[in-house]
Amino acid sequence: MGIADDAVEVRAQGWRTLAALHGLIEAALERALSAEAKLSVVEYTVLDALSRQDGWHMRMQQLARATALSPSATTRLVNRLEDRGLLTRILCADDRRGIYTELTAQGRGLYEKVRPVHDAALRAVLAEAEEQPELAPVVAALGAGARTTAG
Amino acid sequence: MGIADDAVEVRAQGWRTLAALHGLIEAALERALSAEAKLSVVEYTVLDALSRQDGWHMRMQQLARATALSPSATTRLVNRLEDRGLLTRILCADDRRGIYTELTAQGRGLYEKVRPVHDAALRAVLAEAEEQPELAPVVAALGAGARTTAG
DNA sequence: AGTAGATAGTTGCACATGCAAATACAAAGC
DNA sequence: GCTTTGTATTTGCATGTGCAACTATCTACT
Repeated sequence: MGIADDAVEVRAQGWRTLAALHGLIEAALERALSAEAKLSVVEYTVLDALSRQDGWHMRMQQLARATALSPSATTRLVNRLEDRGLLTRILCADDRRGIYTELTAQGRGLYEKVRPVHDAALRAVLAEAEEQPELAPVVAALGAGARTTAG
Repeated sequence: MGIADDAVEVRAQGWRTLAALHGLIEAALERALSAEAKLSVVEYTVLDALSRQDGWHMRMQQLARATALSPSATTRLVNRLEDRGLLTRILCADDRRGIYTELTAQGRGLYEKVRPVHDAALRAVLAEAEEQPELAPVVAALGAGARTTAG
């Protein structure tokens, strides 16, 4: 087996590792959020993204990018959250095709309540992942990435 | 904002980065595999896992772990591939609850045909990801992890 | 031997997702 | 002004997924 073949295998192994870590974290968050507030991970992602806009709106398309979802899935995701009274659609005046979404007071309240649970679960699952030799370097790189970005 | 809050935010940002990278890679592989052989990423994962056993069997449960799927989803995934003639179920003699799966000649052939396409797509998307400053350190860590594992 | 409890896999059902088509609106060209 | 082209969002439809319940088999205990 040559050097080129090695590189291919390294990439494949790296991708499997990434997928495993992603699945581990997502499953842990899913459990925590579902138990605490019947929220899925994407639903929490929406609340999180909207709350980070702090009083500002987000278009459906931005939401689709933030959640890595298709437009149709985004529509239905927003429908679900709107039906639960967690956010509202706001028609945009200057581009009447566009639709903004904004957290309601209830949505913000639920987010504030769930966030510590989410953060604790994330902390726990990352600690767990760091104990697995295969996953540890990737976990470490997540922090390094943030430092790079912030620094 | 205190040090603890910073750590929380670093972890959250790291998780978003990981999810973004995962989504990027999965979408790229999905496109490549679907175009080449109407295979989804999980379906390819099954062929890959089975081929790496090289002539040996895999239980449903092992397959479920390899694909990070539920038992029921694994059943239907195997059904799909069996219907396409890519693998066969083999009843296990010593534990008649257990079911082994094995690639057919056709399945192995398809895998051999698709693998280079998969590898090329993975190589390309990783190169693309490495150009994004936020993703680059994580991509680098994937290789580092493999190096660590391989010793 | 016989029963109780655990384990492997499958099925019914509800639901979230993506793709393609439809609708509504905006922007550009003539 | 009108048409053509492009963009934002929504809906119809098919499909993949998880959970819970079910069947079949194994294991342990008596």
